[in-house]
Amino acid sequence: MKNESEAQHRFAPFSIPNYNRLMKKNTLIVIAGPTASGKTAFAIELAKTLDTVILSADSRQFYKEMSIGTAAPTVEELRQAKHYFVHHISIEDKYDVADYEQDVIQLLDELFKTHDAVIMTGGSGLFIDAVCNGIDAMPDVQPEIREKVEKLYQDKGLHGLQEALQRLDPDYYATVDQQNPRRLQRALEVCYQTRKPFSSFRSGNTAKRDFDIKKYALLWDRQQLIERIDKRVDMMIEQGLLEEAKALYPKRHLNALNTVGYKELFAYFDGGCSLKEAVEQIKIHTRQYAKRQMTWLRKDIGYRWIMPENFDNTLSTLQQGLA
RNA sequence: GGGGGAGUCGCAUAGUGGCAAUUGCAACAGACUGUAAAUCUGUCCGGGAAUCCGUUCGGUGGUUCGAGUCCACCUUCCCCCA
Repeated sequence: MKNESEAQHRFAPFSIPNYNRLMKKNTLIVIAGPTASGKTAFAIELAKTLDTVILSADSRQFYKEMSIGTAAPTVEELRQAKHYFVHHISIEDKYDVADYEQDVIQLLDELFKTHDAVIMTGGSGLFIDAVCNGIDAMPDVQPEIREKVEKLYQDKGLHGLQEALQRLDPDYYATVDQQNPRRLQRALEVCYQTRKPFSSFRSGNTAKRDFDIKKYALLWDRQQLIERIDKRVDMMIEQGLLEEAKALYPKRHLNALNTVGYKELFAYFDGGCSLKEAVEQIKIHTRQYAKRQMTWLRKDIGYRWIMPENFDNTLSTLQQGLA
């Protein structure tokens, strides 16, 4: 036993100055990274040796109707480790970050009773953030209110939204991205729903969680990542993405289907472009998505960045319960 | 061989005498507390934080105070007739 710990001390790559035994109790290990970085496989390997489970933080793998196009874990992968939040809802369901945060925290409470560590992996920055730092509680917005705000946007455009928000919540208006209709709309929805300014619900506080969080980001050199993305898109087509998209086509107006890999094929079905062009668009849009993910990761200094050549030893370090 | 059309900042596109030059895409950087694989912003000929400076619109000459825009020749490409 003594020897083993000495060996770990000597060989664990990050352990020299800050050696600590990590998996003492209640640690959430976050494995992030841009799309196609290899998160799924990494997380599964880790889950197997740690004998724990995986919580997906991928806002599109939630939907049971979307498998191929979201690169959701395969049946085989799902067999290798217990996954949560993969295909657990339908594209017809209403589900947002707040729902997710609540579900995850509740589940973690249970899981930590029997597991020292739980893995979370996925590429949705906001969702990971909500779990790690919390998100302010806000009342639900009724569908009629959302429609009302949407109508305001349709009728009066961005200006209409800007004017309304400036009137109802000048504080927030001063800090929002005033060019972004989505931001304006959301704030207005809450204002109309609650008759209070949106900003009155924003505490800016970071939630205190009763578990440790260790964050890792799997990163690739740009060119390599592009090649991986291109290859994976081709593979999705081979695996039948066309059929999957075709089946979903009638529901294409659902928000869940405003998603890379589907919307481009819908355009093709509509005769807007050739299949070849659609596939090329999917590749391009996926790269752009990966880029946005990188922006998210870069601004969070809590991440430990792992390059491909270090995937293996990081994995084994984690597998040994060190960090 | 004859006739017609066209070469603009990575690609595509606007511009017909005052333009460093339109728009779209791509690219790069960024924002983002409930639509987030969504949505939005900035940059995008070179130099500069910037007023600005320097070099541009296939090539070479020319006309003009001034040319991407007009003229001549050259060159490349496309279409039609042979």
